[in-house]
Amino acid sequence: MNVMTEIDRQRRPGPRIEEVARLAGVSKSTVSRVINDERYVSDKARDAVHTAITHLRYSPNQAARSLAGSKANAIALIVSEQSGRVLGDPFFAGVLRGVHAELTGRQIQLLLLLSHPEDHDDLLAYLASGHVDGALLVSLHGDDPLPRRLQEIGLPVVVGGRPLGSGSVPFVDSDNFTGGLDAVRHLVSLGRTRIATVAGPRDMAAGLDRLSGWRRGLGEARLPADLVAEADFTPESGARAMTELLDRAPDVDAVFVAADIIALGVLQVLHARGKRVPEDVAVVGFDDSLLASTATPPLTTVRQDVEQLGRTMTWRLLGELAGEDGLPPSLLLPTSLVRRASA
Amino acid sequence: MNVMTEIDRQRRPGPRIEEVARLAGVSKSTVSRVINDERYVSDKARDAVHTAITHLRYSPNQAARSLAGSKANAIALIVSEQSGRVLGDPFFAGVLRGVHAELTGRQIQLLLLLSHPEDHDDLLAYLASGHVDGALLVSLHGDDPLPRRLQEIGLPVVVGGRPLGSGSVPFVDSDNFTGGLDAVRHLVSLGRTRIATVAGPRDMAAGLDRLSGWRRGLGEARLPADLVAEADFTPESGARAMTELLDRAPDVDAVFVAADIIALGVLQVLHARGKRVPEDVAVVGFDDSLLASTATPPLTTVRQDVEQLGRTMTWRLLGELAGEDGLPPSLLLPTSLVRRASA
DNA sequence: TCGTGCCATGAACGCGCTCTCACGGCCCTA
DNA sequence: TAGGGCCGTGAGAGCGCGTTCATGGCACGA
Repeated sequence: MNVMTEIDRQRRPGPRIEEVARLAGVSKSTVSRVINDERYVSDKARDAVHTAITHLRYSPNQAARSLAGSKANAIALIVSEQSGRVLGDPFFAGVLRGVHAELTGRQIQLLLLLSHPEDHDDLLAYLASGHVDGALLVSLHGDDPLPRRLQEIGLPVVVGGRPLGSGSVPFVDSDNFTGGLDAVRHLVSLGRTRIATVAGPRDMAAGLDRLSGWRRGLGEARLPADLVAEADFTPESGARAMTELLDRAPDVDAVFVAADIIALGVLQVLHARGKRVPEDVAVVGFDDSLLASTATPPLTTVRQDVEQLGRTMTWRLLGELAGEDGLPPSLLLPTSLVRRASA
Repeated sequence: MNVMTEIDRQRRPGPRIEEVARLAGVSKSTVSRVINDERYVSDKARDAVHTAITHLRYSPNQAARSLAGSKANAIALIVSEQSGRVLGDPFFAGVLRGVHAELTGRQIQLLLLLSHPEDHDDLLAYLASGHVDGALLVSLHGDDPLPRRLQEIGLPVVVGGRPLGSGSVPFVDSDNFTGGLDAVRHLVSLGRTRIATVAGPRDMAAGLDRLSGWRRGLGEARLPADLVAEADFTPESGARAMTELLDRAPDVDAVFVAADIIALGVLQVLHARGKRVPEDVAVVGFDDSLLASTATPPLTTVRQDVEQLGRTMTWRLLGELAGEDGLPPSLLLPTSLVRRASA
């Protein structure tokens, strides 16, 4: 009957593990062992398999590996954000680069998931059914329950940027406190005495920690820590904040700004008000993004290595997946002051 | 014998299609039909399955679907670049956002693949074995053979940005020619007569097409098209190019710059040389990135909608995957002039 | 009344791999 | 020489689905 069975539904091209085995003169099992770099394979067999693989340009089918091995061979990078704005953020780009760098060479896919908070349930259902082996989370706001809920479904998680919530989720962050502290110390060393800050949003640890560093620095120098204005990560809000500071304290002679992009607005207002930078008002930013070096004047800023942040997050997650122990629950990465013209 | 078989190796949690079927009182087949939205399912069965799915928080295993259905339910976004620099690029970020936006709601994963040209063989082997159903390519340089080779292995491809090579790969691009033309027309309407350009690299169509637009604009106005300098996408190279232009033609009164980020360097040099913008030299950029609005002075620029570019690429690819016909081989997206202070 | 379609459904096979299990060869010790 | 362990290997089950194929119910016309 089944005369026409030959034309079965289209299958993906490329060799199968079976053919590699045949060419190498071993069994599928041995090929699988070689691929997964397991013990108990003779050098001879290993070489034969490798040769066959390169010869046939064989690449194992991930879907089948995942299904049989009951692991996904993939991790998720989850961006928890209302708008898709984060994607344009150099911070995110750096993290992404770092994650990717750490992943190359291993056979692990990166799934990029954007999650609007109202879709968290869908996201959890998706992640709960084993599509990824672990998750990286960035750009958390306030006390987002997502990391905790991911932990509850048993998925290893590493958060980028200290989360504000209670609980104890492993995270990797830049040392924002010390960064802020160093910025102020630098301004103090310049002889400045009326040192203000434009702080970041209060619902993110980065903002709070940099603010704390600023406070600490002023405390060290026995200077008043009264000049605080707040901004989100836009030049416009930075302009508003600086305007407010100038109105409150016309004698301000330095500002520590929680992000380069905010500092852009600060510089605009300073320029408009006839204040020279750094002669009248010294400005220190944070991030050392591209914006810092191209601003007028080029911005002295606290450099954080976001690519390293991405790498470290990934390293920490993969370590946990590999069952390593002795992993640090959380990590703080050093920052450094980059001196340019503005302070 | 197999007394202890109960403790089988750890499986991912969550219900299986089997349990959904049982709860809904139907067979696995029917559940599968409902999930894949096929015909020949009674309303009653369909409702029962949907109820069971939400009740159990069922989410089908992608690996199993891919394996059984012999399609990956995933597409790749391939970034072909030496360094990982592209990731920080707002252009890339915008495309990524667009791709993602177009993908949400469908059950299609996005795999992000960075490919260094020397790894193209690995990449091809990987893609050839059915890990994705199609590929999106961005940031091609020169006559990269990658898109052709992908087509040869039968993988549907859409390129972002017109590729330079011969052959006919479907692509989506901004209308760079018209963008450049409009920029020059604007400068001409301002009464400028010595209109230079800082062109982009010659190994990318975006650079060439914008340059052609500039040439055309000058031809229309019967002005000489002799002032061309070249730069890559950095402020530094822009500064070098502008310096060269000023040396060659001190009377230059306008510059069309092929990218905002290049224009940053141009502005710096102009400022350093004591040229007022726009009074002495009018400047028009390209992209309308964040840099444009925060530059001093804010940059008049040609806006291209990169998010739309990403969306369109994805739409085109998914259309091909769905077997639709009448799809346009390639598409050009309109640009628009954004007037700010610099011209 | 009996066919003839079409619709709705379920049983069972197989996607390509990993993993368990069994087995045979080897070296060491008794 | 016999026994025991370790190394290297292959056979085969099964991961969770999609997909065919067979079957049975129903409305319709003859």
